[in-house]
Amino acid sequence: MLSENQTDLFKALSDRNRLRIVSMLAEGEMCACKLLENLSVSQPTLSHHMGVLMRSGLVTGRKDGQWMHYSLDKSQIDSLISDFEEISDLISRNQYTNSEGGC
Amino acid sequence: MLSENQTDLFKALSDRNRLRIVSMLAEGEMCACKLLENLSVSQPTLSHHMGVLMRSGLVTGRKDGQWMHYSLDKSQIDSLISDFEEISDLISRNQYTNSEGGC
DNA sequence: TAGGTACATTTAGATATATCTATATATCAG
DNA sequence: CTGATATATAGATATATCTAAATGTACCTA
Repeated sequence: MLSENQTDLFKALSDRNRLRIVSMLAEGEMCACKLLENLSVSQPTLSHHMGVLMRSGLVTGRKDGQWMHYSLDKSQIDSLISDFEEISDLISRNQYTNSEGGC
Repeated sequence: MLSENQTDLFKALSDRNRLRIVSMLAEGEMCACKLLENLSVSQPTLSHHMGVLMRSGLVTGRKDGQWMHYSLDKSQIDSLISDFEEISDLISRNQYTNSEGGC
């Protein structure tokens, strides 16, 4: 089930540029310079966004010399899927327990 | 795949109180007054949050006399699950296509 | 060591968001 | 119609967020 300490994860996903970054990283590990090429933001802005994504746990970074390589953490994605599946199942089970006629 | 116009959906989920609301609504339809009982916010604040959740498409509202009944839209949840599953599959497929040794 | 490249951090400004109080609207009960 | 209740809207304020310019840091090459 979703818990309140997952807000950072959703905050990380609630930005246009970060969603594009996640989509790019889904294709495989990518260095900051490549990401920067495909976004219309400055380098410090990208660095800020990568910080948000890493602190959320969704993305991990690997330093290789002067380059930073980023990739998605699959376990985080899978954990999200489980949480939403649980909610979906709950909805199915409770969809007729509405509160007709008063409160 | 995740697209940029889903930021509103994740924004809706990136608040502590709204996550609690979603968890409550997973148990079934619930009126604003019940939600209010289980949150430590004022009534106008709840109304604001429900507006955010409804505009995101995650929650639908049904007016019944003077009461508003809210429920989760299962199709939105299931759509989210599909999107994340697609990403998870992409990660599995691309997990060894890292960019070792330079950029 | 010196200069260049890749990335992070700091700082500041603009915009967005969460929250409250006060008020408005709608519905119900009598 | 009147008063009470449930919810929404408006306005104000404090906090958070996005962004870029300037600067700092680490690493590479010569």
